[in-house]
Amino acid sequence: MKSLRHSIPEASVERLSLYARELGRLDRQGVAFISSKRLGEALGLTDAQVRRDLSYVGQFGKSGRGYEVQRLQTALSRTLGIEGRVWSVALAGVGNLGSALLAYRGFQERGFVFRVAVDSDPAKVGQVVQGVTIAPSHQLSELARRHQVHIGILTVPSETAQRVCDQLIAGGVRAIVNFAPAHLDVPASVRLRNMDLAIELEALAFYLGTEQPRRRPTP
Amino acid sequence: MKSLRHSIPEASVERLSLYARELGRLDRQGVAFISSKRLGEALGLTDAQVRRDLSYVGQFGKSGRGYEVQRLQTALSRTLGIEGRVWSVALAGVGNLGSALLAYRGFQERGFVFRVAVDSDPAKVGQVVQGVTIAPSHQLSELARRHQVHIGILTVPSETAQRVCDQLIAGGVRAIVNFAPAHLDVPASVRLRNMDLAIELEALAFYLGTEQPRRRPTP
DNA sequence: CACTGTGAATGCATTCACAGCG
DNA sequence: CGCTGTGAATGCATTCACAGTG
Repeated sequence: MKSLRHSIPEASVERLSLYARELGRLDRQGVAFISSKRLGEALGLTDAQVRRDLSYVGQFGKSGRGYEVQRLQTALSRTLGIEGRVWSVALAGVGNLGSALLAYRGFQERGFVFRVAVDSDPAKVGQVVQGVTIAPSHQLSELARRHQVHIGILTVPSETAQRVCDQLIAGGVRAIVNFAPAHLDVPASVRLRNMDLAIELEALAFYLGTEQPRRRPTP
Repeated sequence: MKSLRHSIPEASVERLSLYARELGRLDRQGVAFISSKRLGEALGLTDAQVRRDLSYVGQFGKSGRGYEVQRLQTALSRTLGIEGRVWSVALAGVGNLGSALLAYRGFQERGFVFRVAVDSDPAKVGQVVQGVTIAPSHQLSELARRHQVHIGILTVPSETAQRVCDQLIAGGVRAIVNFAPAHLDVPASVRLRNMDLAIELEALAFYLGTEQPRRRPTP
């Protein structure tokens, strides 16, 4: 199990999460068995890829019938670490984006609970947003440690992102999602994921190519 | 140039955007030349990777000195299609997340301008957010066509995501960013990128492993 | 029969390592 | 020198294709 955990390719890990979600839907619809082909069709993947990914988790398929939905879902949740367990999350930066994340119900449903929120704006400190009291930024590492925060989410300006990130790490946080458009330096023991919409847009712009360009109005 | 465009590996395209941003910073700091080694250090990449990526754009380095910051930045912006040009963006779903994206200044700075916003809530229709008037959802494809929207951003609930996506495509949009936790079916001519925070969190949970788990309180 | 699970083959992306250049 | 640009080598991820199974 432990050795298995680290042998799953990174790309597959992300898809395991997709499978788990889709299996939840199927289960709610009363579907008991699903083939790799149909599961793949629902998610835009090939049947071969589905089988390969699922093979990392174990052997849950039945020849000629497919995968038992509930059983596979349980196995995936366990592998992903979201089964019967709560992950504590800290949010740094309660601006527009941070507030939107706090308000999103989907996370709690999957076992991710905001326990800490901080902001550098004194006017925001003390406010209660979605049941979480906003604390001042300088308390971040202490609060992270006290609440045993597992995951930190950064929605702060680029200029302060590295500093805030360091505080999370000082508070024992070993997994971070960064929304700031900046590169963060973290030790190898810390897992970092960047969500950068500007980069997504620019990648799309690249593929759109040079068609139908309109001049930017000169200021 | 055209043939070059489609021969750049997808993974490199995303990094080109990183390079462009970092070069902007360096330029503002008055740096005139930068080596692949130092550029890589600033972004958490190896020098070899930086050189390989930049080689897809052209030969802009000078032996023994590195890359001329301004010249390289211009070349990258041109390649990415963000030079002297505006890309029209439509937002579908003006909830918490959608509002946060509308309010974010970073996009406009890089040439992405929201020209259309729609929401299915009649109470929101007519409101002006960040200078954009919210229109009713059923007008999406018509508005997308009229404003020649290039990129659509979906911040709607999963259940309606496919329908709204289809309307964007019907309106001529060929690039879409999807924030809904759902798989979207699009024709091969449409470029789709998914931003799914729940999946990021679950991937992190996987890597955090089984240490320090706390039981979810039974309801 | 309809399916899985997986070796083997392929296709990408990254890294190595070095010739070549100012 | 110090650095780029790039063939060649390596390392991952995906896809093929089929033996094996209930």
